[in-house]
Amino acid sequence: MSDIKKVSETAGVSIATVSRTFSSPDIVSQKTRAKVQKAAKELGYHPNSLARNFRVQRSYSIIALVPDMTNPFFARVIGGLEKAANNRGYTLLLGNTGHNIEIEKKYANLAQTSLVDGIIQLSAHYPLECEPSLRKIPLVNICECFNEPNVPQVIFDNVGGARAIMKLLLEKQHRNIGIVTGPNESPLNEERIKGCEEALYEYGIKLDPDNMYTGDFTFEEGYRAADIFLKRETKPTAIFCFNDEMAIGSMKRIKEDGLRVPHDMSVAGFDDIHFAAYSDPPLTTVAQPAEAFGEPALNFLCDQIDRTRDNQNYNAPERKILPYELVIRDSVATCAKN
Amino acid sequence: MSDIKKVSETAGVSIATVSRTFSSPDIVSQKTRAKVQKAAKELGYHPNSLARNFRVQRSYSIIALVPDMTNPFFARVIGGLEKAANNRGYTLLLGNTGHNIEIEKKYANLAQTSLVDGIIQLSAHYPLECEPSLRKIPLVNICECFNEPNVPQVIFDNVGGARAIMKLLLEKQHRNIGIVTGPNESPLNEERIKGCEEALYEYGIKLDPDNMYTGDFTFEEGYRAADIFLKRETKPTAIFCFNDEMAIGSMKRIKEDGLRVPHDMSVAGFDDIHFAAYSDPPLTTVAQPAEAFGEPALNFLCDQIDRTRDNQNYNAPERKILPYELVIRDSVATCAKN
DNA sequence: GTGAAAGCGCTAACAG
DNA sequence: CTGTTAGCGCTTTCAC
Repeated sequence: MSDIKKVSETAGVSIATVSRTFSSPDIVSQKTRAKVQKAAKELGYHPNSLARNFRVQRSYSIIALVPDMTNPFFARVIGGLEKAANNRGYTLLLGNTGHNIEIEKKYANLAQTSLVDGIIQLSAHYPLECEPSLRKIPLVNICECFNEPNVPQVIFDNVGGARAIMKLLLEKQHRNIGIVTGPNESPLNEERIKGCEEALYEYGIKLDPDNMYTGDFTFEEGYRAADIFLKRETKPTAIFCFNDEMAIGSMKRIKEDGLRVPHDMSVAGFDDIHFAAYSDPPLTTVAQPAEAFGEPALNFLCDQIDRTRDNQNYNAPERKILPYELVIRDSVATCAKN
Repeated sequence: MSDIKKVSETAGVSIATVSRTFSSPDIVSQKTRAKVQKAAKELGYHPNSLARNFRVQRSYSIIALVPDMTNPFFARVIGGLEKAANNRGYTLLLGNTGHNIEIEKKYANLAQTSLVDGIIQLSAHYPLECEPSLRKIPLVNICECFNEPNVPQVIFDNVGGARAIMKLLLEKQHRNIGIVTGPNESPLNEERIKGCEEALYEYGIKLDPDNMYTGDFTFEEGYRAADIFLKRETKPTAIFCFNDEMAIGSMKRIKEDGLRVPHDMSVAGFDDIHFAAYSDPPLTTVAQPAEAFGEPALNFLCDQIDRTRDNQNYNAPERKILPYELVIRDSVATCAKN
């Protein structure tokens, strides 16, 4: 690997000029630029990013802390983040935390060693060791959010999405609806429950805790939830699961009893994973614009990075809410009981 | 951010000692180490990785070039890579190429600017600009492999896996088996076809090109393949798809004709994605140990990185073949025609 | 538009 | 076991 010095010598210019032709070509004269480029090509020179990043004290990398990359929804979010990052000249690092706080901390600390310029957290969990109020490290929270003043969020309209699909079920005459939620702790979960409540309220119904099952977003838990609902004396006529995997798990269990979806029991999901169109029957669900998290997340993050470098104060927290979209397929029908 | 100098001053030692207590604590006396750690803590000091990486001329990062992160199989592979990388002190960067050669090239070139120490390529495609024979950049090829002497591979036993599942179908009396392959170019595809041939050969049958459909590993193409097979005068009694998504797409189409899987038509897949257990019926398939690619891939890569740094020659290419596992579920039955 | 020179924070000889 | 010192490759003032 030849270095900047060798290039400057064979091009007959100073190293400063070589540096400029690579980092800000426009301030170098046409003629000089050509000379340098020729020399660089001959020598197979590529600027050393390690040196550059060190010199300017920034890595041009950011890290996404993702609880489970294997989850197809997160996979799509990551795709969107990566694209947005690249558009801004950043490289995206991936921190697969597996819901493990120690691992998450380890990744988050890359920021303290300057290895990354900022962090995008995809869980409802403040990832840094330092006090939130003393935070210097650019951080934005997306998807599942904790509530910390001062860290920007981009979230999905969980309330709206849940309300919409719940209303769909209600319009189809369902009155006894089983709800399979995610783990209790998460705000996301509370928001979706709130959406359910709002829809039921419009129909003069109160949310019945007996009709709720706390799942964990896996196929298995969807299966188990349906199992429990099916054993009731008065079974629900519809099940709304807070994600598609659980909905698919539920359908599997329902069909095992010889019941048909949606004729005997309707099922609705949440997320619109690719697979939702290929389940049997195809799943009615609400689509989250997974890829759309990237752009606003990077806007927020880059803002912070720039402000931190300029030693400016960080202002009011920001928040962007992404719209939902109802995806009607074949897993929901009018209630047979009526 | 305080730097090493400030820590050395408040601890009353030289900067070299501070550096040592962080990079090789064992060669610093207990007492000194304690002093330094105390000072570091007080000052909130964290070693600057940018400086360190620059100094030692390595990034401790590697990049995985993945064609489509949204693909659940690749997601699992990435998980395995990340873990293996972390175990060796490397950070894994992700390059989502979307099958786009320009993007792939862009990512691969991060190695030339020293931003990554090595590359793991997940496609059957040599990613670098320089001649394969002149390559200096550590590179290993996994999953789908091109054949380039000199770059180590870790691949899955595609021949064995395809042969095994094909034999299962044959044992179940199927003689007219539709095969839905992946795109023609890939060696992976050729290997699976070879496996099919070998199994058929044992039964004295020759592979019939008319019974093959060239898909692209999407749900949609599986659906389309089944559509074509179903319109034949003599329909196949079983369909073997080269991945699970296509198998699930096929089942959807088959069921649309009122046929039952597996009673009227058997379907087999490949990969064992998580979803395969939750399709209807649950899919019989061959499992690839997706996470298991990580360890051997990193062994090969780290070897190369170390050798490159020691200016040693690179020796014979290496290759590791991962074993398959047959996963019997409910989508394959004995042929009804016999 | 270009060059000279300082220095980013750290590591690794080398000497003691 | 610890300190001194050179220097990694680049960017960025400051002159000219």
